[in-house]
Amino acid sequence: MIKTTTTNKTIKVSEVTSVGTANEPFELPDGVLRGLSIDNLIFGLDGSELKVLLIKRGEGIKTGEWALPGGWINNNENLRDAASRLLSDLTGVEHPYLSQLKTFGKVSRFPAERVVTIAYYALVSADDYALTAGFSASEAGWFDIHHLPSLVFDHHEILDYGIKHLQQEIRHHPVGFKLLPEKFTLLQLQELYEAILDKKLDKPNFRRKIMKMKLLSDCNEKQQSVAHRAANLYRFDKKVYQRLTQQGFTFEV
Amino acid sequence: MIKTTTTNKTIKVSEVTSVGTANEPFELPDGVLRGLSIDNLIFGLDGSELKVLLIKRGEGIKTGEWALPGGWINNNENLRDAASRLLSDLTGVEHPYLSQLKTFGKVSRFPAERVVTIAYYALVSADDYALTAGFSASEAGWFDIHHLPSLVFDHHEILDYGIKHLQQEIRHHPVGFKLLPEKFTLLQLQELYEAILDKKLDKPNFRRKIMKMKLLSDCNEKQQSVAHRAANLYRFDKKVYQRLTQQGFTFEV
DNA sequence: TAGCCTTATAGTCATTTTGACTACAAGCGT
DNA sequence: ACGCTTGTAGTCAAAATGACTATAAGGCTA
Repeated sequence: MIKTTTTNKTIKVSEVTSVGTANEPFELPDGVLRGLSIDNLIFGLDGSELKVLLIKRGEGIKTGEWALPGGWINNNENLRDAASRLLSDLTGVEHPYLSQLKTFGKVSRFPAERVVTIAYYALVSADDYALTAGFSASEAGWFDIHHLPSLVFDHHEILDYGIKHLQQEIRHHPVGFKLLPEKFTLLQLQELYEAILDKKLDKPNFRRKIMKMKLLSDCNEKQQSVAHRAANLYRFDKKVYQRLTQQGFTFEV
Repeated sequence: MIKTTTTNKTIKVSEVTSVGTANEPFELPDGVLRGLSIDNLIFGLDGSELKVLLIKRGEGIKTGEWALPGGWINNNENLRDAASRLLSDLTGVEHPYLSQLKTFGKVSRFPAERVVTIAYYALVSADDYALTAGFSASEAGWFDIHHLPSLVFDHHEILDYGIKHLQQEIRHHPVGFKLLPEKFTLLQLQELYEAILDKKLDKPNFRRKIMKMKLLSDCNEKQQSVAHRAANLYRFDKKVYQRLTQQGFTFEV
Protein backbone atom coordinates (compact mmCIF):
# COMPACT_ATOMS: atom_id res chain seq x y z
CA MET A 1 0.00 0.00 0.00
CA ILE A 2 0.96 3.60 -0.30
CA LYS A 3 3.03 4.53 2.68
CA THR A 4 2.21 8.18 3.03
CA THR A 5 -0.93 9.55 4.58
CA THR A 6 -2.69 12.82 3.93
CA THR A 7 -0.21 15.07 5.68
CA ASN A 8 2.36 12.99 4.07
CA LYS A 9 5.70 11.54 4.73
CA THR A 10 7.44 13.00 1.68
CA ILE A 11 10.87 12.79 0.16
CA LYS A 12 13.11 15.84 0.34
CA VAL A 13 15.44 16.72 -2.47
CA SER A 14 18.91 18.12 -1.90
CA GLU A 15 18.99 21.16 -4.14
CA VAL A 16 17.31 22.93 -6.95
CA THR A 17 18.78 24.07 -10.23
CA SER A 18 17.36 26.97 -12.13
CA VAL A 19 18.11 27.04 -15.82
CA GLY A 20 16.96 29.64 -18.33
CA THR A 21 18.01 32.41 -20.67
CA ALA A 22 18.00 35.99 -19.45
CA ASN A 23 16.15 38.84 -21.17
CA GLU A 24 13.52 36.57 -22.56
CA PRO A 25 9.87 37.37 -22.00
CA PHE A 26 9.83 34.38 -19.70
CA GLU A 27 12.68 32.28 -18.44
CA LEU A 28 12.77 28.85 -19.97
CA PRO A 29 15.38 26.09 -20.14
CA ASP A 30 17.07 25.61 -23.51
CA GLY A 31 15.79 23.19 -26.06
CA VAL A 32 12.17 23.07 -24.97
CA LEU A 33 8.98 24.12 -26.69
CA ARG A 34 7.75 27.56 -25.71
CA GLY A 35 4.16 27.94 -24.61
CA LEU A 36 3.41 24.26 -24.19
CA SER A 37 3.76 22.08 -21.12
CA ILE A 38 2.79 18.71 -19.72
CA ASP A 39 1.08 17.92 -16.44
CA ASN A 40 0.61 14.44 -15.05
CA LEU A 41 -2.31 13.28 -13.01
CA ILE A 42 -1.32 10.06 -11.29
CA PHE A 43 -3.83 8.14 -9.24
CA GLY A 44 -3.03 5.53 -6.68
CA LEU A 45 -5.05 3.56 -4.20
CA ASP A 46 -4.30 3.36 -0.51
CA GLY A 47 -6.59 0.78 0.99
CA SER A 48 -9.83 2.23 -0.19
CA GLU A 49 -8.72 5.83 -0.47
CA LEU A 50 -8.08 7.28 -3.91
CA LYS A 51 -4.89 9.30 -3.88
CA VAL A 52 -3.17 11.63 -6.27
CA LEU A 53 0.53 12.27 -6.70
CA LEU A 54 1.67 15.85 -6.12
CA ILE A 55 5.01 17.61 -5.95
CA LYS A 56 6.17 20.71 -4.20
CA ARG A 57 7.63 22.90 -6.93
CA GLY A 58 11.37 23.30 -6.57
CA GLU A 59 12.01 25.82 -9.35
CA GLY A 60 10.38 28.35 -11.65
CA ILE A 61 7.25 30.28 -10.84
CA LYS A 62 5.44 29.35 -7.61
CA THR A 63 8.35 27.51 -6.05
CA GLY A 64 7.31 25.85 -2.83
CA GLU A 65 3.69 25.35 -3.81
CA TRP A 66 2.01 22.04 -4.52
CA ALA A 67 1.34 21.08 -8.12
CA LEU A 68 0.79 18.20 -10.47
CA PRO A 69 4.14 16.80 -11.60
CA GLY A 70 4.78 18.37 -14.97
CA GLY A 71 7.08 20.58 -16.98
CA TRP A 72 8.41 21.45 -20.40
CA ILE A 73 8.56 19.34 -23.52
CA ASN A 74 11.87 18.94 -25.30
CA ASN A 75 11.98 20.05 -28.92
CA ASN A 76 12.60 16.59 -30.25
CA GLU A 77 10.50 14.64 -27.80
CA ASN A 78 7.10 13.07 -28.33
CA LEU A 79 4.39 14.11 -25.93
CA ARG A 80 3.96 10.92 -24.02
CA ASP A 81 7.71 10.51 -23.71
CA ALA A 82 7.87 13.96 -22.19
CA ALA A 83 5.12 13.07 -19.73
CA SER A 84 6.92 9.91 -18.76
CA ARG A 85 10.31 11.59 -18.36
CA LEU A 86 8.90 14.40 -16.26
CA LEU A 87 7.04 12.02 -14.01
CA SER A 88 10.04 9.86 -13.49
CA ASP A 89 12.39 12.80 -12.88
CA LEU A 90 10.07 14.51 -10.46
CA THR A 91 8.76 11.60 -8.47
CA GLY A 92 10.63 8.43 -9.35
CA VAL A 93 7.46 6.75 -10.61
CA GLU A 94 8.49 4.76 -13.68
CA HIS A 95 6.62 3.39 -16.68
CA PRO A 96 2.99 3.74 -15.77
CA TYR A 97 0.54 3.52 -18.62
CA LEU A 98 0.09 7.21 -19.38
CA SER A 99 -2.81 8.25 -21.51
CA GLN A 100 -3.76 11.68 -22.60
CA LEU A 101 -6.48 13.28 -20.53
CA LYS A 102 -7.14 16.69 -22.03
CA THR A 103 -5.37 19.88 -23.05
CA PHE A 104 -5.98 22.97 -20.95
CA GLY A 105 -5.38 26.28 -22.61
CA LYS A 106 -7.30 29.16 -21.08
CA VAL A 107 -5.58 32.37 -22.09
CA SER A 108 -4.62 33.34 -18.57
CA ARG A 109 -4.24 29.97 -16.91
CA PHE A 110 -0.52 30.60 -16.45
CA PRO A 111 0.99 33.89 -15.31
CA ALA A 112 3.68 35.73 -17.25
CA GLU A 113 2.81 34.32 -20.67
CA ARG A 114 0.42 32.05 -22.50
CA VAL A 115 1.09 28.41 -21.76
CA VAL A 116 -1.11 25.57 -22.93
CA THR A 117 -0.71 22.35 -20.99
CA ILE A 118 -1.39 18.80 -22.06
CA ALA A 119 -2.58 16.67 -19.15
CA TYR A 120 -1.72 12.99 -19.05
CA TYR A 121 -3.03 10.56 -16.53
CA ALA A 122 -2.24 7.13 -15.23
CA LEU A 123 -3.34 4.67 -12.62
CA VAL A 124 -0.56 3.03 -10.73
CA SER A 125 -0.51 0.17 -8.32
CA ALA A 126 1.05 0.40 -4.91
CA ASP A 127 3.50 -2.32 -5.95
CA ASP A 128 4.94 -0.35 -8.76
CA TYR A 129 6.53 2.68 -7.26
CA ALA A 130 8.55 4.32 -4.61
CA LEU A 131 8.73 8.05 -4.45
CA THR A 132 11.98 9.93 -4.90
CA ALA A 133 11.65 13.66 -5.37
CA GLY A 134 13.73 14.79 -8.31
CA PHE A 135 15.62 17.75 -9.75
CA SER A 136 12.92 20.33 -9.87
CA ALA A 137 10.74 19.10 -7.06
CA SER A 138 11.59 19.50 -3.42
CA GLU A 139 9.02 17.00 -2.23
CA ALA A 140 6.65 14.49 -3.72
CA GLY A 141 3.73 12.84 -1.98
CA TRP A 142 0.41 11.12 -2.23
CA PHE A 143 -2.72 13.01 -1.18
CA ASP A 144 -6.20 11.81 -0.51
CA ILE A 145 -8.37 13.39 -3.18
CA HIS A 146 -10.73 14.59 -0.47
CA HIS A 147 -8.00 16.40 1.46
CA LEU A 148 -5.87 18.34 -0.97
CA PRO A 149 -3.59 21.27 -0.42
CA SER A 150 -4.14 24.30 -2.58
CA LEU A 151 -2.63 23.83 -6.02
CA VAL A 152 -0.99 26.20 -8.49
CA PHE A 153 -2.51 27.55 -11.72
CA ASP A 154 -5.54 25.57 -12.92
CA HIS A 155 -4.37 22.29 -11.44
CA HIS A 156 -7.52 21.92 -9.36
CA GLU A 157 -9.54 22.12 -12.55
CA ILE A 158 -7.38 19.47 -14.18
CA LEU A 159 -7.77 17.24 -11.16
CA ASP A 160 -11.55 17.61 -11.03
CA TYR A 161 -11.78 16.82 -14.70
CA GLY A 162 -9.54 13.81 -14.21
CA ILE A 163 -11.62 12.40 -11.38
CA LYS A 164 -14.81 12.70 -13.41
CA HIS A 165 -13.06 11.09 -16.33
CA LEU A 166 -11.86 8.25 -14.15
CA GLN A 167 -15.36 7.62 -12.83
CA GLN A 168 -16.62 7.33 -16.37
CA GLU A 169 -13.77 5.26 -17.63
CA ILE A 170 -13.73 2.76 -14.83
CA ARG A 171 -17.31 1.77 -15.57
CA HIS A 172 -16.70 0.99 -19.22
CA HIS A 173 -13.13 -0.25 -19.34
CA PRO A 174 -11.22 -2.59 -17.09
CA VAL A 175 -8.73 0.03 -15.98
CA GLY A 176 -9.31 -0.38 -12.28
CA PHE A 177 -7.01 -3.37 -12.14
CA LYS A 178 -4.08 -1.04 -12.73
CA LEU A 179 -4.61 0.38 -9.28
CA LEU A 180 -4.32 -2.99 -7.60
CA PRO A 181 -1.33 -5.22 -7.05
CA GLU A 182 -0.97 -7.98 -9.60
CA LYS A 183 -2.74 -10.46 -7.36
CA PHE A 184 -5.79 -9.20 -5.54
CA THR A 185 -8.94 -10.38 -3.84
CA LEU A 186 -12.45 -9.73 -5.01
CA LEU A 187 -13.07 -7.54 -1.99
CA GLN A 188 -10.12 -5.35 -2.89
CA LEU A 189 -11.56 -4.94 -6.34
CA GLN A 190 -14.96 -4.10 -4.94
CA GLU A 191 -13.55 -1.56 -2.53
CA LEU A 192 -11.72 0.06 -5.40
CA TYR A 193 -14.99 0.50 -7.27
CA GLU A 194 -16.67 1.78 -4.16
CA ALA A 195 -13.90 4.31 -3.59
CA ILE A 196 -13.97 5.65 -7.12
CA LEU A 197 -17.69 5.53 -7.77
CA ASP A 198 -18.32 6.72 -4.23
CA LYS A 199 -21.12 4.27 -3.44
CA LYS A 200 -21.62 0.93 -1.76
CA LEU A 201 -22.03 -2.23 -3.82
CA ASP A 202 -23.58 -5.54 -2.84
CA LYS A 203 -20.87 -8.10 -2.28
CA PRO A 204 -22.39 -11.31 -3.67
CA ASN A 205 -23.81 -9.49 -6.67
CA PHE A 206 -20.55 -7.73 -7.41
CA ARG A 207 -18.56 -10.93 -7.37
CA ARG A 208 -21.12 -12.72 -9.51
CA LYS A 209 -20.98 -9.99 -12.12
CA ILE A 210 -17.20 -9.85 -12.22
CA MET A 211 -16.78 -13.61 -12.30
CA LYS A 212 -19.24 -14.01 -15.13
CA MET A 213 -17.01 -11.88 -17.33
CA LYS A 214 -14.28 -14.52 -17.12
CA LEU A 215 -11.61 -11.85 -17.01
CA LEU A 216 -9.96 -13.00 -13.83
CA SER A 217 -7.68 -15.95 -13.65
CA ASP A 218 -7.43 -17.85 -10.43
CA CYS A 219 -3.97 -17.70 -8.86
CA ASN A 220 -4.77 -20.76 -6.72
CA GLU A 221 -3.37 -18.84 -3.82
CA LYS A 222 -4.88 -17.41 -0.68
CA GLN A 223 -4.32 -14.16 1.11
CA GLN A 224 -1.68 -14.38 3.82
CA SER A 225 -1.83 -13.34 7.47
CA VAL A 226 -5.31 -11.96 7.69
CA ALA A 227 -7.33 -12.27 10.88
CA HIS A 228 -10.20 -14.08 9.18
CA ARG A 229 -10.86 -16.57 6.46
CA ALA A 230 -8.33 -15.92 3.70
CA ALA A 231 -9.74 -14.93 0.32
CA ASN A 232 -8.69 -16.35 -2.99
CA LEU A 233 -6.30 -14.28 -5.13
CA TYR A 234 -6.97 -13.47 -8.76
CA ARG A 235 -5.14 -11.68 -11.50
CA PHE A 236 -6.57 -9.77 -14.44
CA ASP A 237 -6.19 -11.73 -17.66
CA LYS A 238 -5.34 -9.23 -20.36
CA LYS A 239 -5.23 -11.83 -23.13
CA VAL A 240 -8.73 -13.03 -22.44
CA TYR A 241 -9.89 -9.45 -22.34
CA GLN A 242 -8.39 -8.72 -25.74
CA ARG A 243 -9.92 -11.85 -27.19
CA LEU A 244 -13.36 -11.04 -25.82
CA THR A 245 -13.10 -7.43 -26.94
CA GLN A 246 -12.46 -8.53 -30.49
CA GLN A 247 -15.59 -10.65 -30.28
CA GLY A 248 -17.58 -7.55 -29.44
CA PHE A 249 -17.62 -7.89 -25.68
CA THR A 250 -17.69 -4.65 -23.75
CA PHE A 251 -16.82 -4.30 -20.13
CA GLU A 252 -19.54 -2.70 -18.01
CA VAL A 253 -19.88 -2.33 -14.26
CA MET B 1 -29.75 16.01 -45.65
CA ILE B 2 -26.23 16.81 -46.66
CA LYS B 3 -26.24 17.98 -50.22
CA THR B 4 -22.85 16.88 -51.41
CA THR B 5 -21.97 13.33 -52.35
CA THR B 6 -18.63 11.61 -52.18
CA THR B 7 -17.03 13.37 -55.10
CA ASN B 8 -18.64 16.41 -53.85
CA LYS B 9 -20.38 19.48 -55.00
CA THR B 10 -18.16 21.95 -53.16
CA ILE B 11 -18.03 25.68 -52.75
CA LYS B 12 -15.25 27.62 -54.45
CA VAL B 13 -13.66 30.58 -52.77
CA SER B 14 -12.66 33.71 -54.63
CA GLU B 15 -9.09 34.27 -53.59
CA VAL B 16 -6.50 33.32 -51.10
CA THR B 17 -4.53 35.59 -48.84
CA SER B 18 -1.11 34.66 -47.58
CA VAL B 19 0.02 36.47 -44.47
CA GLY B 20 3.29 35.98 -42.63
CA THR B 21 6.58 37.52 -41.63
CA ALA B 22 9.64 37.01 -43.81
CA ASN B 23 12.92 35.55 -42.54
CA GLU B 24 11.27 33.55 -39.83
CA PRO B 25 11.99 29.84 -39.53
CA PHE B 26 8.46 29.29 -40.73
CA GLU B 27 5.96 31.77 -42.11
CA LEU B 28 3.12 32.46 -39.75
CA PRO B 29 0.47 35.15 -39.56
CA ASP B 30 0.93 37.78 -36.84
CA GLY B 31 -0.57 37.42 -33.43
CA VAL B 32 -0.88 33.66 -33.33
CA LEU B 33 0.74 31.05 -31.12
CA ARG B 34 3.78 29.41 -32.65
CA GLY B 35 3.94 25.65 -32.71
CA LEU B 36 0.34 25.00 -31.78
CA SER B 37 -2.66 24.55 -34.05
CA ILE B 38 -6.26 23.40 -34.02
CA ASP B 39 -7.93 20.84 -36.27
CA ASN B 40 -11.64 20.18 -36.35
CA LEU B 41 -13.25 16.85 -36.99
CA ILE B 42 -16.86 17.46 -37.91
CA PHE B 43 -19.20 14.56 -38.45
CA GLY B 44 -22.49 14.72 -40.28
CA LEU B 45 -25.03 12.15 -41.33
CA ASP B 46 -26.35 11.78 -44.86
CA GLY B 47 -29.18 9.28 -44.77
CA SER B 48 -27.30 6.47 -43.16
CA GLU B 49 -23.81 7.42 -44.29
CA LEU B 50 -21.46 8.97 -41.79
CA LYS B 51 -19.66 11.91 -43.37
CA VAL B 52 -16.78 14.12 -42.39
CA LEU B 53 -16.19 17.74 -43.29
CA LEU B 54 -12.98 18.47 -45.20
CA ILE B 55 -11.49 21.50 -46.86
CA LYS B 56 -9.09 21.94 -49.72
CA ARG B 57 -6.26 24.02 -48.32
CA GLY B 58 -6.11 27.46 -49.88
CA GLU B 59 -2.91 28.75 -48.30
CA GLY B 60 0.24 27.71 -46.47
CA ILE B 61 1.96 24.38 -46.83
CA LYS B 62 0.18 21.75 -48.93
CA THR B 63 -2.12 24.19 -50.69
CA GLY B 64 -4.63 22.33 -52.83
CA GLU B 65 -4.68 19.21 -50.71
CA TRP B 66 -7.55 17.98 -48.58
CA ALA B 67 -7.40 18.47 -44.85
CA LEU B 68 -9.41 18.80 -41.68
CA PRO B 69 -10.54 22.38 -41.24
CA GLY B 70 -8.05 23.91 -38.84
CA GLY B 71 -5.44 26.58 -38.36
CA TRP B 72 -3.63 28.80 -35.89
CA ILE B 73 -4.74 29.98 -32.47
CA ASN B 74 -4.69 33.69 -31.72
CA ASN B 75 -2.58 34.81 -28.79
CA ASN B 76 -5.52 35.97 -26.76
CA GLU B 77 -8.02 33.35 -27.79
CA ASN B 78 -9.25 30.35 -25.82
CA LEU B 79 -8.87 27.00 -27.51
CA ARG B 80 -12.47 26.19 -28.18
CA ASP B 81 -13.09 29.70 -29.46
CA ALA B 82 -10.25 29.22 -31.90
CA ALA B 83 -11.72 25.93 -33.06
CA SER B 84 -15.09 27.53 -33.53
CA ARG B 85 -13.74 30.56 -35.40
CA LEU B 86 -11.62 28.44 -37.72
CA LEU B 87 -14.48 26.13 -38.51
CA SER B 88 -16.82 28.96 -39.23
CA ASP B 89 -14.30 30.86 -41.36
CA LEU B 90 -13.29 27.84 -43.38
CA THR B 91 -16.61 26.17 -43.94
CA GLY B 92 -19.45 28.38 -42.77
CA VAL B 93 -20.56 25.83 -40.18
CA GLU B 94 -21.58 27.83 -37.11
CA HIS B 95 -21.93 27.01 -33.40
CA PRO B 96 -21.73 23.25 -33.27
CA TYR B 97 -21.00 21.75 -29.87
CA LEU B 98 -17.25 21.34 -30.15
CA SER B 99 -15.51 19.14 -27.66
CA GLN B 100 -11.88 18.37 -27.39
CA LEU B 101 -10.85 15.08 -28.94
CA LYS B 102 -7.12 14.71 -28.38
CA THR B 103 -3.85 16.53 -28.92
CA PHE B 104 -1.51 15.15 -31.55
CA GLY B 105 2.11 16.03 -31.21
CA LYS B 106 4.47 13.57 -32.89
CA VAL B 107 7.77 15.35 -33.42
CA SER B 108 7.61 15.18 -37.19
CA ARG B 109 3.88 15.25 -37.82
CA PHE B 110 4.23 18.62 -39.52
CA PRO B 111 6.98 19.54 -41.97
CA ALA B 112 9.23 22.60 -41.55
CA GLU B 113 8.91 22.83 -37.77
CA ARG B 114 7.38 21.22 -34.73
CA VAL B 115 3.66 21.84 -34.54
CA VAL B 116 1.38 20.24 -31.98
CA THR B 117 -2.28 20.23 -32.91
CA ILE B 118 -5.32 20.09 -30.69
CA ALA B 119 -8.17 18.21 -32.35
CA TYR B 120 -11.74 19.20 -31.61
CA TYR B 121 -14.76 17.33 -32.79
CA ALA B 122 -18.46 17.90 -33.19
CA LEU B 123 -21.54 16.21 -34.53
CA VAL B 124 -23.77 18.40 -36.61
CA SER B 125 -27.23 17.91 -37.96
CA ALA B 126 -28.05 18.39 -41.58
CA ASP B 127 -30.43 21.17 -40.60
CA ASP B 128 -27.81 23.26 -39.03
CA TYR B 129 -25.39 24.15 -41.71
CA ALA B 130 -24.67 25.22 -45.20
CA LEU B 131 -21.17 25.14 -46.51
CA THR B 132 -19.38 28.28 -47.62
CA ALA B 133 -15.68 27.91 -48.22
CA GLY B 134 -13.80 30.70 -46.49
CA PHE B 135 -10.62 32.73 -46.61
CA SER B 136 -8.03 30.06 -46.46
CA ALA B 137 -9.98 27.21 -48.01
CA SER B 138 -10.68 26.96 -51.70
CA GLU B 139 -13.32 24.27 -51.27
CA ALA B 140 -15.19 22.59 -48.47
CA GLY B 141 -17.15 19.38 -48.69
CA TRP B 142 -18.62 16.38 -46.95
CA PHE B 143 -17.01 12.99 -47.53
CA ASP B 144 -18.24 9.52 -46.75
CA ILE B 145 -15.85 8.16 -44.15
CA HIS B 146 -15.43 5.04 -46.27
CA HIS B 147 -14.36 6.99 -49.36
CA LEU B 148 -11.86 9.61 -48.36
CA PRO B 149 -9.31 11.47 -50.42
CA SER B 150 -5.76 11.42 -49.18
CA LEU B 151 -5.25 13.90 -46.36
CA VAL B 152 -2.31 16.07 -45.32
CA PHE B 153 -0.02 15.50 -42.32
CA ASP B 154 -1.42 13.08 -39.76
CA HIS B 155 -5.04 13.93 -40.48
CA HIS B 156 -5.88 10.33 -41.31
CA GLU B 157 -4.68 9.33 -37.88
CA ILE B 158 -6.80 12.02 -36.26
CA LEU B 159 -9.81 10.87 -38.22
CA ASP B 160 -9.36 7.22 -37.33
CA TYR B 161 -9.01 8.12 -33.70
CA GLY B 162 -12.12 10.28 -33.92
CA ILE B 163 -14.21 7.53 -35.46
CA LYS B 164 -13.21 5.07 -32.76
CA HIS B 165 -13.95 7.68 -30.15
CA LEU B 166 -17.36 8.35 -31.65
CA GLN B 167 -18.22 4.65 -31.63
CA GLN B 168 -17.39 4.51 -27.94
CA GLU B 169 -19.11 7.71 -27.03
CA ILE B 170 -22.34 7.07 -28.86
CA ARG B 171 -22.92 3.93 -26.82
CA HIS B 172 -22.61 5.62 -23.47
CA HIS B 173 -23.90 9.13 -24.06
CA PRO B 174 -26.88 10.40 -25.99
CA VAL B 175 -24.79 12.31 -28.51
CA GLY B 176 -26.26 10.68 -31.58
CA PHE B 177 -29.23 12.99 -31.52
CA LYS B 178 -26.95 15.83 -32.52
CA LEU B 179 -26.58 14.24 -35.94
CA LEU B 180 -30.32 14.20 -36.56
CA PRO B 181 -32.73 16.99 -37.31
CA GLU B 182 -34.64 18.24 -34.30
CA LYS B 183 -37.59 16.01 -35.09
CA PHE B 184 -36.80 12.50 -36.17
CA THR B 185 -38.29 9.04 -36.46
CA LEU B 186 -37.19 6.00 -34.53
CA LEU B 187 -35.95 4.42 -37.72
CA GLN B 188 -33.70 7.38 -38.44
CA LEU B 189 -32.25 7.01 -34.97
CA GLN B 190 -31.74 3.33 -35.48
CA GLU B 191 -30.05 3.82 -38.83
CA LEU B 192 -27.74 6.33 -37.23
CA TYR B 193 -26.66 3.74 -34.70
CA GLU B 194 -26.28 1.16 -37.40
CA ALA B 195 -24.13 3.51 -39.46
CA ILE B 196 -21.82 4.40 -36.62
CA LEU B 197 -21.60 1.06 -34.89
CA ASP B 198 -21.48 -0.65 -38.26
CA LYS B 199 -23.93 -3.43 -37.43
CA LYS B 200 -27.61 -4.22 -37.83
CA LEU B 201 -29.99 -3.86 -34.92
CA ASP B 202 -33.37 -5.47 -34.37
CA LYS B 203 -36.10 -2.93 -34.97
CA PRO B 204 -38.69 -3.79 -32.31
CA ASN B 205 -36.02 -4.35 -29.69
CA PHE B 206 -34.24 -1.11 -30.50
CA ARG B 207 -37.40 0.94 -30.17
CA ARG B 208 -38.38 -0.80 -26.97
CA LYS B 209 -35.00 -0.01 -25.44
CA ILE B 210 -35.01 3.61 -26.52
CA MET B 211 -38.58 4.24 -25.49
CA LYS B 212 -38.05 2.75 -22.06
CA MET B 213 -35.45 5.41 -21.34
CA LYS B 214 -38.14 8.10 -21.58
CA LEU B 215 -35.72 10.48 -23.24
CA LEU B 216 -37.82 11.17 -26.29
CA SER B 217 -40.79 13.44 -26.27
CA ASP B 218 -43.56 12.82 -28.73
CA CYS B 219 -44.03 15.64 -31.25
CA ASN B 220 -47.53 14.40 -32.05
CA GLU B 221 -46.61 14.76 -35.67
CA LYS B 222 -46.12 12.30 -38.49
CA GLN B 223 -43.57 12.12 -41.25
CA GLN B 224 -44.71 13.85 -44.43
CA SER B 225 -44.76 12.58 -48.03
CA VAL B 226 -43.37 9.12 -47.58
CA ALA B 227 -44.53 6.27 -49.78
CA HIS B 228 -45.59 4.12 -46.85
CA ARG B 229 -47.16 4.44 -43.44
CA ALA B 230 -45.83 7.65 -41.87
CA ALA B 231 -43.83 7.27 -38.68
CA ASN B 232 -44.23 9.32 -35.56
CA LEU B 233 -41.76 12.13 -34.94
CA TYR B 234 -39.88 12.53 -31.68
CA ARG B 235 -37.44 14.99 -30.24
CA PHE B 236 -34.70 14.41 -27.71
CA ASP B 237 -35.64 15.83 -24.31
CA LYS B 238 -32.49 17.32 -22.84
CA LYS B 239 -34.16 18.38 -19.60
CA VAL B 240 -35.37 14.89 -18.82
CA TYR B 241 -31.92 13.56 -19.61
CA GLN B 242 -30.29 15.97 -17.19
CA ARG B 243 -32.80 15.11 -14.51
CA LEU B 244 -32.28 11.39 -14.96
CA THR B 245 -28.52 11.79 -15.07
CA GLN B 246 -28.54 13.50 -11.71
CA GLN B 247 -30.50 10.57 -10.34
CA GLY B 248 -27.71 8.25 -11.42
CA PHE B 249 -29.15 7.11 -14.74
CA THR B 250 -26.61 6.30 -17.41
CA PHE B 251 -27.39 6.06 -21.09
CA GLU B 252 -26.38 2.75 -22.66
CA VAL B 253 -27.11 1.28 -26.09
C1' DT C 1 -10.93 -25.39 23.60
C1' DA C 2 -15.48 -23.23 22.87
C1' DG C 3 -17.57 -19.71 21.27
C1' DC C 4 -17.18 -15.19 18.81
C1' DC C 5 -15.56 -12.29 15.43
C1' DT C 6 -14.83 -11.21 10.61
C1' DT C 7 -14.75 -12.06 5.97
C1' DA C 8 -15.42 -15.63 2.07
C1' DT C 9 -18.36 -17.82 -0.85
C1' DA C 10 -22.60 -20.34 -2.44
C1' DG C 11 -27.16 -20.09 -3.40
C1' DT C 12 -32.40 -18.46 -3.57
C1' DC C 13 -36.03 -15.93 -5.68
C1' DA C 14 -38.85 -12.50 -7.66
C1' DT C 15 -38.36 -8.94 -11.03
C1' DT C 16 -36.45 -6.85 -15.07
C1' DT C 17 -34.12 -6.93 -19.32
C1' DT C 18 -32.72 -9.08 -23.52
C1' DG C 19 -32.88 -11.33 -28.02
C1' DA C 20 -35.34 -13.59 -31.39
C1' DC C 21 -39.51 -13.62 -33.23
C1' DT C 22 -44.66 -13.11 -34.89
C1' DA C 23 -48.58 -10.39 -35.97
C1' DC C 24 -51.04 -6.81 -37.40
C1' DA C 25 -51.70 -1.74 -38.99
C1' DA C 26 -51.41 1.96 -42.24
C1' DG C 27 -50.57 4.11 -46.25
C1' DC C 28 -48.88 4.70 -51.21
C1' DG C 29 -48.84 3.00 -55.88
C1' DT C 30 -50.50 0.07 -59.66
C1' DA D 1 -58.25 -4.41 -54.52
C1' DC D 2 -53.96 -6.03 -53.88
C1' DG D 3 -49.35 -5.91 -52.83
C1' DC D 4 -45.27 -3.46 -51.09
C1' DT D 5 -43.04 -1.07 -47.58
C1' DT D 6 -42.52 0.60 -43.19
C1' DG D 7 -44.62 1.39 -38.47
C1' DT D 8 -45.95 -0.46 -34.11
C1' DA D 9 -47.58 -3.90 -30.65
C1' DG D 10 -46.92 -8.06 -28.49
C1' DT D 11 -45.09 -13.01 -27.20
C1' DC D 12 -41.89 -16.00 -24.97
C1' DA D 13 -37.93 -18.21 -23.30
C1' DA D 14 -33.40 -17.10 -21.63
C1' DA D 15 -30.37 -14.23 -19.13
C1' DA D 16 -29.26 -10.65 -15.92
C1' DT D 17 -30.18 -8.03 -11.80
C1' DG D 18 -31.12 -6.66 -7.00
C1' DA D 19 -32.18 -7.92 -2.55
C1' DC D 20 -31.44 -11.31 0.26
C1' DT D 21 -30.17 -15.85 3.26
C1' DA D 22 -27.12 -19.37 4.53
C1' DT D 23 -23.09 -21.55 5.41
C1' DA D 24 -17.80 -21.98 5.49
C1' DA D 25 -13.20 -20.77 7.29
C1' DG D 26 -10.24 -19.07 9.74
C1' DG D 27 -8.00 -16.32 13.63
C1' DC D 28 -8.90 -14.32 18.36
C1' DT D 29 -10.24 -14.35 23.14
C1' DA D 30 -12.33 -15.78 27.34
